[in-house]
Amino acid sequence: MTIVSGSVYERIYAVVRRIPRGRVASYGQVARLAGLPGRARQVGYAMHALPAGTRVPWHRVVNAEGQISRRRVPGAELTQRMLLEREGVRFDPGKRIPLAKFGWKGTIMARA
DNA sequence: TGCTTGACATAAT
DNA sequence: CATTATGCCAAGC
Repeated sequence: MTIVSGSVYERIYAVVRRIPRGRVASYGQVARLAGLPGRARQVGYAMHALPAGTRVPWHRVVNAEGQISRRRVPGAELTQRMLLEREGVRFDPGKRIPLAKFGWKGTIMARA
């Protein structure tokens, strides 16, 4: 039997939900915090599978360079950027986010 | 049932 | 810095 509980995506969503407002996390980091090291692609896939009106702050998830990943739907990147700016996240010239400042310090934490 | 695609990451060249 | 190659795994066809 499987060791995990629930689905893999649920874990990913749980981690994404923990991202504080005004902070961003990379796909790889989310995957790692979700206990799925190296499975960053699944994180992206999970985001894509998110239903409309979800409470998961998917917009706080960016790639390792702090840039918004290219999506299938053009213009959607701007939406994500708008949501982030609305939370106080600033973009550097080149559309990059200084992870040194806005990068979420996601600790795996031994569940306090 | 098996191959292809994909909101990625990291290393090598 | 750009491009290529490889690993990873779920969903779609």
